Amino acid sequence: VVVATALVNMYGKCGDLDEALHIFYRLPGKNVVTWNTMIEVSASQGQGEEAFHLFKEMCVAHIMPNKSTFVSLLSACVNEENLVEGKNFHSCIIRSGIICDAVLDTALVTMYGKCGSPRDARAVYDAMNACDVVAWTAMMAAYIQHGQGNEVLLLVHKMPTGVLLDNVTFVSILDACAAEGALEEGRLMHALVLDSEFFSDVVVGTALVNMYNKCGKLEDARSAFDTIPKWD
RNA sequence: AACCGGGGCCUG
Repeated sequence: VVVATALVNMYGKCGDLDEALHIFYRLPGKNVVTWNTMIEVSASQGQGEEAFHLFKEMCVAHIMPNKSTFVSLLSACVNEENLVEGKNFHSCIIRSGIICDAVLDTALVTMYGKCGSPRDARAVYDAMNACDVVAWTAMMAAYIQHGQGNEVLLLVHKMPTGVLLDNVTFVSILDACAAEGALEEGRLMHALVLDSEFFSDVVVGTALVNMYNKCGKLEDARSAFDTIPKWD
């Protein structure tokens, strides 16, 4: 079963879903990891409906889904922009008694954000026990997608304590600052960038240049541009 | 021992 599951994963990730399904359906004794793998590769290949269908079959087979199962299903909801299924899986999670961790909660935040319900995303986010940089970034991304730049800037001042910002977070916030013309928060981020290991990151640097340009600070944009070494 | 979460530009 372990080897067959690895095969399903390999064929699925390589884009041959038919071969993955062929092995999957002929395999006796499938366990929860086997089902998760098939669901995940279906979702990652853009076959969300297949993933939803597999989940129903999984339930019929009395295999109990776990956190990984739902993370994959939620990403399928994101691809399909299917809020109805997303809410359905959310209630499945609650009913199943699974204790959410940061990974699952972040998948929920992302799903609600991408499926058009930043309000629900925020409710999940606020209820999180262990909020980390990734969840925080996902929450801001939800607001950014819906043009709620003000909410992003409010969140910037409520960053989780004791965490280091990463390059993904810097770019997200700087883009929001650019869209909002929020020079104050932009300069704050610039200071944090200079203190971080990303001070010479080309992607972060691009976001800084863009932010200063959108804020009308062309000289600052130019000096940020000139600060980045090995510009290509 | 096999499966799982966030961003800009480009490929679009």
